[in-house]
Amino acid sequence: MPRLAEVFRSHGYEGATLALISQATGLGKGSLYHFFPGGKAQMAAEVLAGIDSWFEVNIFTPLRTSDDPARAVATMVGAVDSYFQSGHRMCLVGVIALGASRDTFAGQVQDYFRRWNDALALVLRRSGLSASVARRRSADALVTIQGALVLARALDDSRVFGQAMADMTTRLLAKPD
Amino acid sequence: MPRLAEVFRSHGYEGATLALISQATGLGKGSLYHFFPGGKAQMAAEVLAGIDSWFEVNIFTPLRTSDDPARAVATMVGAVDSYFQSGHRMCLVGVIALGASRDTFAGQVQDYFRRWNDALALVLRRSGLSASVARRRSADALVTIQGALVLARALDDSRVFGQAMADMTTRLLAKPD
DNA sequence: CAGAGATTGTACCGATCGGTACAGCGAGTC
DNA sequence: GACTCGCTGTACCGATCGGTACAATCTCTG
Repeated sequence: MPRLAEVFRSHGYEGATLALISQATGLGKGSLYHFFPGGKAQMAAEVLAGIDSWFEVNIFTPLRTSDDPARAVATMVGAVDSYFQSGHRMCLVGVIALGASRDTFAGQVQDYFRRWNDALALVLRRSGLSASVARRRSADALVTIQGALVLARALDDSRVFGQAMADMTTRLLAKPD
Repeated sequence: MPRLAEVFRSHGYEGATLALISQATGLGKGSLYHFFPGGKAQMAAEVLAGIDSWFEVNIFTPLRTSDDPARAVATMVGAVDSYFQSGHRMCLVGVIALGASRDTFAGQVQDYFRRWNDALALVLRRSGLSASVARRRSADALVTIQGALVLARALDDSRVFGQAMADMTTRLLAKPD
């Protein structure tokens, strides 16, 4: 499964051919279609679901249940930085959102970002921010993460990612303006 | 050419099949390969070059030659908003940066963002910012634009893009911290 | 050890991929 | 009207696409 995810991550949905998948996982087509009768679409859907549940456990839930906003944000940033390997690893959800396969997985993609956004806004509200400011800042954080991944990869410079994460943290924790 | 660009934009490099290109442009394969003997790669390269020169004329040069930073930033934001149709249109350069075809066009992609970054940092320095702050803010702006495009598309909500552009403008023009 | 069910490799399917070859077409030139 | 030459449609190429069929093989239970 992790191998499968990595293929989609680095080749996109249309670029991830069954030959590549077969090679990366070490499984023949027979096995692949035994476990995923729905073919490529099902593989991608399950990978997305796996990512979703990783984020649910490691990011969303900690945000929702935290009683210390500053600490919660710091934890999130740490988890994000390690998950995306400081900008070297792509966000599959973002990659799919940009591709032609977006429509097929629109629901899952939307759900993922929406839940992240809600969880982050919740913890920001708890820090004393108004609902509108909290939502604005949480959306800004997601924008920054996705943009930092794009730009770091485009410029082939992971310092861009690190700097963006630092700036984002400052902005998230700034006192209400 | 604009039709060609739109095919790559909405399907990505690998997703843009010759059949789609032929249909979108109304040209048969014969004509396509007459104008682009290098095939798909040449088409994409020329589309990228076209985008690059559009940004050079409409964004980069105005930034470099402006003597009023606030006005220059406002003009850039306006041009960006109209070019990306308030978040409904994708950034082909970003799309390619994320795809498997990244390596093929790495030079062009890198050049595009680097020149944008340099031009924006220049105008920020002119507004009185130190070199390091100017570069940090300009990179932040590019991150925000790319991220806003990703998130707006993922959430299918162009308000995300508008809000991000507004926040970004404020940040770019804020007094030195 | 026998039998059942899960798992696998391999051959194969029609469709489509990017790309080539080439015969024709029309608009100019002499 | 013959000739060229830039352009176009079409037929075709081998390779690969996602997917199927199925026999062979494992593995586990009794």
